Formats: sequence, C-alpha cells, structure tokens
Amino acid sequence: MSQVEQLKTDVKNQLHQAVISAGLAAEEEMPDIIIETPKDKSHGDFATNLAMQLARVAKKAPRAIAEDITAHLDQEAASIDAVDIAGPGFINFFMKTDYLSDIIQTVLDAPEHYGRSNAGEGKKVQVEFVSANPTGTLHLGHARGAAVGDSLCNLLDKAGYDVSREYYINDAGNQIDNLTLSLEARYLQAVGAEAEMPEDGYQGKDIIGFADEIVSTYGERFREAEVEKRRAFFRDYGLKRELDKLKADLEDFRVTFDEWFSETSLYDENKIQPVLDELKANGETYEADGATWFRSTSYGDDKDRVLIKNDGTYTYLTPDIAYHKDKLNRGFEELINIWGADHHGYIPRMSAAVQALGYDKEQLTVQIIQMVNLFENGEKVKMSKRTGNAVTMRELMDEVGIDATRYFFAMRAAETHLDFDLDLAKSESNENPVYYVQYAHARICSMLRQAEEKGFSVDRKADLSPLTSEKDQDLMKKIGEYPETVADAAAKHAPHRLTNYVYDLAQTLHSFYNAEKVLTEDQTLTKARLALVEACRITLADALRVVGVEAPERM
RNA sequence: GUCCCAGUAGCUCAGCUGGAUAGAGCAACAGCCUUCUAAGCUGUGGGUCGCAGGUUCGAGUCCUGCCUGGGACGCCA
Repeated sequence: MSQVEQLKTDVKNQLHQAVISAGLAAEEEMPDIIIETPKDKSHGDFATNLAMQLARVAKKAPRAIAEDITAHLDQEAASIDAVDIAGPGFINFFMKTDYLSDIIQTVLDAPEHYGRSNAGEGKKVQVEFVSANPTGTLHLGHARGAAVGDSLCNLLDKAGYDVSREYYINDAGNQIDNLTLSLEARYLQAVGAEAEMPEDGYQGKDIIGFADEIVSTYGERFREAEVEKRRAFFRDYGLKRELDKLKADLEDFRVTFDEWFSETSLYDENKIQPVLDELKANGETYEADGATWFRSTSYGDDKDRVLIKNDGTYTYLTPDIAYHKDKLNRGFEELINIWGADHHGYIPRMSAAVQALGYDKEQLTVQIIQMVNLFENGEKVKMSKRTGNAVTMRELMDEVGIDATRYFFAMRAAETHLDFDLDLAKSESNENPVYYVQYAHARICSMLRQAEEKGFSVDRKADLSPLTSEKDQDLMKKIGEYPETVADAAAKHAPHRLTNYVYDLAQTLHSFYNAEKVLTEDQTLTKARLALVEACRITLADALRVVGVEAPERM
C-alpha cells in the first residue's frame, strides 16, 4: 500500500472510531467512508463528506455532526496536524508533512517498483485487441486500438493483474478465400496470364508485391499447377506475409502480443462442434428456416442469431463463441475485448453466448474504440495523399512519430470520437503535450548531469527535511498520487487518466523548476532537491513507459 | 423505426463512488531569460455543462422524455 493510501486508511479507521464513540451511528448504519483529495489546497490535504452522509441516520445538521466527529477524533493516531469544518459539513484534514518525504523515500528505495500495487490481486485477465483481418494494412482505427490496448495492459500489469495480450487472427472465413484468390489473380497477371481479380478482391499494392515475390522465388511453376494445390500455397503464403507485416508494424509501434490465436486452429482442434453441442444440450438453440439459431434473446440480445447457415456453414459468430469458450477454459477470469466502433452491435450476442455457456456476464467486458478523424490545416483528411486510400498506421508513425501517435491515442477516453490534429502532433513546440511531458524529463536529466559535474550525486539517504517550500510539497504530493492513479486507471480501463496524470506531474515539475533552484550553495538543500527531482524523473519515466512513450534524457 | 456512444469555454478535451467557487491545453491579452534547458513559468478574460422535467441536504455526474451528431441493426466478417 502506498503512503497516501495508508494515510487515507488510517484516517478512515479513526473516523469510524470517532463516529462510534460519539454515538452518531451504529456499526451497521455506517456509510462507506470516502476520503477525497480536495481540488483547492485551502481545503486541506484530504477531506471527507462523512458528516453529510450521516445527516439522515443521526438526524442532525451536518455541521453539528462534523463537530461531534472531530471532537472524538484521535488526530495523533491518524497523523493529522489539524482539522477544519467547512462548507455544508466537509471535514478537512491537514496532515503532518513527514508523509511527503516518505513518498520520495519509497520511490528512491525501489524505483522500478514505484506505482506497482496488488489492486488486481493477481487476477488472470486477457485482453484481446487489434485483431485486424490479415488481409491488408493497419489503419488509423487499428492504431488507436493498439495504443489503448497496449497501455491498458501495461496498466493492468502494474496494478497487480496477471495480464495476457492476445491477437485473434481471422484466418478461416471468406476474407481469406478472397485473399487467396486475389493473390492468385495477381500472380497470374505477373506471369502474363489472363486473370481477373475476384469481385471484392483486395486491391492493395501489398498483394501485388507478394505476387512478385512468388514469381521471383518460385518462377512460373504455379501457372499450370493444379488449382487446389496452387491455392493452398497462395493461401499459406499470403497469410504468412500479411501476418509478418502486421507483426512488424505493431512491433515498431511498440506493441507485442503473448498469443496470436488462429481461428483456423478452432477447426483443426475440433473446438467448435463441442460448443455447439453444449449450447444445444442447454436448450439454447433451435432449428428454423433450414438454419440453426442461438436463442440470444434469452440473455438480452434484441434478436436471435444464426449459428449454422442453411448452406451448412458457420456464421462468424460460431467460431467466435468457441474462441471465447476457449479463453475461459484457459483460466482467464476476466476477458477484455477491444473492438472497433463498427462492431458494437455485436456485443449483446457475444455477451449472451458467454452467459449461455454458464459464465458470469461480468467476465466479459468489451471496450469500444471510437472513430478517429484526422485533421490537417484545420480540415478533415480522409484519404492518404500518397496512396489515395485510408491513412495507414505506418504512415502515421512515419509522419507523426511513434511517441506523439501513442500519446495522442492514449490521451482521450477510448469510447469518445477522436479528432487527431496532425499539425499539433507533428509540431515540436510548446503546443504539443508529448514534448511538454518529455521536456520535463529531459530537464531533470540535465540538472542531474550538472549536479554530477559539481560533485553531487543522488543520495538515496538524503535528509529530506529541507523540502519545506510550497512548490517542494506540491511536487511531493503529485508524485505520491501515482500509485492510486495507476490502480484507478486500471480498474476503470481508462489509460487516458494516466496521460492526464503525467501531464499534471510535468506541469508541477515545470512550476517547481521556475520557482526553486535545485543546485544551490546550500549542500543539504541541494541534496534534498536532487532526491526530489530524481523521484519525479522516475515517476515521469515510468508513466511514459506505461503509455508507450520514450523518456528522453536530452531534447 | 430499434439499440449503442457522444453533446462541458471560440477550438480540442478532463471532471473519480453524486460534493465545496465546473478545470486543463490551444487560441486572445499582459508580464518573466546576466541565474540548473523559455520545448518553460506567472497572471487576466472567457460557461444557461444540448433542452425540459424528476430523485435529494446537494446533480455536469443518477432517472424519464425530447433535440443534435456519429455508429450499429446480414444465414457478411
């Protein structure tokens, strides 16, 4: 537990005692005691609305209740320096300040550990994200999903969840047949044969490239080959090359997966039929119009869904249900799927399926990634200038840079529409929040370098008592908020809270920097401040790492 | 038509489990570099929180209806 959480717990416990001994409420009437951090510093380090919550139970005015509570409160036991009753009945707590230096001490004692918690209690969570079809290039929306998904996983990991990252490869359906036929057509064209692209074929240049590769490696041998064999080869070849490309793009975007799960493997390992049997045995299916239906309306879907079409083949849903069953069989207690906005209508049926298989509704969470609109020169850009197609993730990385792209995508709540300002993301200026945060880190590194030249080094045992100025304390407090921010952002699946935090922390550092000098004639003060900025640097670097952004030592 | 998401300052967005005077950044205006990085700091102005009801000590936050924008509504994936 972090210092701040420990303090809050102490205050909570003492408040609980005070309420009992003041006779304001019995144990079973006790509300959840909420300790919040006021926005306004004059309202103390912490505050509680407990007196207002008790108004009904105690049948007294909140301010009078607050008087009773504070009169019975053991301030010493909760490290409280002073209390104040304010507004409609808030109790404000001004804490003894030594907890602030404890924060810095904790960071310095175990830098790589700071912010880590056991909030998740080792719960096995699986996050499935990106999962774009292996038939083309990753685009804007995929990039956002990748950034949000990866940061979320980093967060969950830090907050004590046992997290696994997975990519579901749709390598079994029509789209793969389409890929195969498209590649075949391109190959035949490349060797000068008559061939037409299939209807709805993949027009991308990458397919032409693969065809050329095949020609240069294998020559024209497939020209007269048996169609079935030829197609099997093209299928495997095309799939492998598409996957290589996806992996490379994602890796360059600093996103890696623990598992690349093949849809085809569900067929190969006979994992679909047993799930169908199970649903049938549970009475969740019926036959109608020559098809097999899943009675998803029993679990809140607005209509039933076809599992087996009247031509005998599965719909997309069927293997996907088997896939989710497989995930749960692998021991994951919670599944998080990160899907594009165009899939949100699919949520109720997947949720229904999980429930129909006997699992708890809460075990599946679907996080929707809303659409991204690119803006340049104040105008919406839909298409890439170079290719005329939708803007790809690769283009975005090349043009904007990975740091800015990752930061911008992580910066906003995932389920909100995002306007991505290309000019802002590209600008190396004060307007760009990424550089603002990175600059804070580089600035500290610069101070540490100069300290070293002057014979100072960061002393983990430095006396921190000289850190008494307002800016010193602001910075210590902000650093102290990190563990809770991480745990909270993880629990709420909200990586954007971390970018908000890291921006705040950078701002607090810059403000500190302009008000106080670190390298001074006063050795004791210098050592204390070096310890402080080092703790800040560690926190900045770690938060940036979670977001997927580098922390440069110079800018 | 049904369902989902969004609507907060001129623009882009935060706003935790319902709490104190609704906050940042950008843009506008006024200051701060002989001093550790000015990619920085300090200050000023700017709001019927889409609209209307309701719940309660208290609503941007919860409930109902409506308006606007986006999306989804297939035996496609």
